[in-house]
Amino acid sequence: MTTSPSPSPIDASAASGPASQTLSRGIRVLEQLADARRALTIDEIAARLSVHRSVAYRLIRTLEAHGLVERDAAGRLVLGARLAALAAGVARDLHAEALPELTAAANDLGMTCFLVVLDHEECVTLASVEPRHAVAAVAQRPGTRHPVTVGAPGKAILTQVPAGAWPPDAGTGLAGEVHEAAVRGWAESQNEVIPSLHAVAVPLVLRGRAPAALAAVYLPTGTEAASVAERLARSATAIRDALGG
Amino acid sequence: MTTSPSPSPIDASAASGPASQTLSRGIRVLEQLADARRALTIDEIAARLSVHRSVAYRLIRTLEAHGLVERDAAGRLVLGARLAALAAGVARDLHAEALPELTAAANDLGMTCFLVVLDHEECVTLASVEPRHAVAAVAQRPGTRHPVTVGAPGKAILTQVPAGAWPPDAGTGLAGEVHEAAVRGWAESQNEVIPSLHAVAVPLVLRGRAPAALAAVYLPTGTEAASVAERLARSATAIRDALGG
DNA sequence: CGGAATGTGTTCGTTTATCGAACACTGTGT
DNA sequence: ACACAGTGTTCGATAAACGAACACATTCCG
Repeated sequence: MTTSPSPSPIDASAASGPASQTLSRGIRVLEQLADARRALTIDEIAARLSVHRSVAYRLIRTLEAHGLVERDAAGRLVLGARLAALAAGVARDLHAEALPELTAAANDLGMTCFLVVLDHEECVTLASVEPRHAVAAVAQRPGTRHPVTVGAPGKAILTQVPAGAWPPDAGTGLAGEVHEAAVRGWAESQNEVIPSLHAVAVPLVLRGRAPAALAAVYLPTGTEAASVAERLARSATAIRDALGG
Repeated sequence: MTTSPSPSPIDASAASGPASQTLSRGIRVLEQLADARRALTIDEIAARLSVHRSVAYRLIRTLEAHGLVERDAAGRLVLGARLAALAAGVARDLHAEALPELTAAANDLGMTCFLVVLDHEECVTLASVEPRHAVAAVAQRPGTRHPVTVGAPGKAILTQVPAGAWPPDAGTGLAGEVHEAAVRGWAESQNEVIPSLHAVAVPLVLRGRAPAALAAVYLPTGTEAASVAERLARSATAIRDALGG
C-alpha cells in the first residue's frame, strides 16, 4: 500500500499531466448547465465550449445515455436527476452522521444549520437543515459554494489549514480573525456571504478527511454568539465521535 | 425553435447513436465510486471498467482536475465535493420551492417527508427533511434510488405515466393499486422500500417536467393515512402554484 | 403562402487524441 | 534485503473522435 505524500488540503486541482480532452469537454458541459441556471440548446453549449456543434452533440448524447443530462419539454438540455444520485456518494458517511445532528441543532437553536467542507479553495455546503419555523429563507442549500476566505465557515475551516497553504487572495485582516477563531474555538461573520445575516461556525476536524465546519445563521438579534457556538460544538463532537476521527 | 416529439416520460436512456467512449468511461468511474461506497484504488477501478490501468489513470487525472474525484488520506479515490455542487443544479427551482414546504410538512406531521422525481425507470429522492424529533432514522436521503414499481412514491408517479409506458417489470397487482391511487389522489405502501414502515405519497404534477411526488414515512401506528395525504397535498399544491405549473 | 432562420440528428473521410505496453519510482510488509 | 502493491510517465500504433456537409422539422417573419 502506498501512502501519498498527502499534500496540503488546498492544492487547486494541480493535476499534473494533460487531461483527457473528450472527458474534460463532457464535464464542462455539465458545468455549463449548472452555471447557466436555465435550459440550454446544443448550439449554446457548443458555443460555450468553443467546440464544433457535432462534438457537443456527441457529448450530450453520451451524457444523456448515462442520465446526467435530460431534456425539458421544449427539447432543451438540463442536468439529469441521476446526477443527484451520483452526488449522494460524496462523503456518504459524514453526511449520514451529520444530518440528524444538524436537524437537532437547527431546532434547538431555531436557526438554519449546515455542514461545510473544503474543496480546493472553496467551501461547499454538503447539507443544510432549516428549523421548524424558518426565520430566514435558506441561502445555504446543499451544493452552494463560496471562497474559503469569506464567511464564518471559511474561517473555521482555515483554522485547520496551515497559513502557508492559504489561497493567495486571503486578505490581511483574515489571519487575525482566523487566529482568534482558533483560540476560542469558533468563528463568526456578519453580512459576508449572506447580507444582513450573522453566522457562527465551529471547526469539524476529522482524521484523514478534508477540513469541515458546522455553521448556523441568524438575524442579528441579541443572540449570544458564544452559546450558538457551544451548541454547534456539541454536534461537532458527536459527529467526530461517530466517525472515529 | 424546435419542439421535440416529447417521448413518454419513461424511455430507458434510449440514446440512439454510439456513445463517446472516453466520456462514457469517465462517467463509469464516477458510477463505480458511488456504487462501491468506499475508497477505491486505481487498479480496482481499472478492473471494474475492464480497461487498462493507464486508461483509468488518465480518466482519474482528468476527473481530479475538475474536482469530481478526490484522494483520501491513503491516496485512494473518492467522489469529490465538487460533484455535490454540480448536483445542486438539478431541478434547482423545484428544489428551492419544495424545501420549505417539506420542512413545514415534516414538522406538522412529525414524519420524514421527501420529494421524489422520476428518472427513466427509477425514483430518485431529490430532497428529504426529518422532523424535529426524528421517529425513525431517515432511509430516504437525497440521491436514494429505487424502481418506480415499488413503494408509495412510485405509485403516485405512475399515476402520471400512461400504462403503456410503464416498465416491463410492473407486477400484475400494480395497475390496480395505481388506479386506486389516481382516483383517491394518494398512494400508500407498507414495508416496500423500507421494512416495517408505512409510506404515503401524493402526485406532484408539473407542466413540462418529469412526474414527481411528495411522500411521508411513519411507523405503522394508528395514524390516518388520509390525513397525512391531505397535508402532503396542501404542500404539493403550494409548490405547483409557485412554479406556475 | 413561402422563404429565411433556428435547431436537431446523421453520415463519412481525415487526423488527432486515445490507447496500452513497458518502464521508473516509492513506500510497505515479510 | 527482497518481493509486493501501488502510483506516475513515456511513446509508437491505431482506433476513436473530430468536424464539415447534408437532410429534416418547426417557428417566425413578410
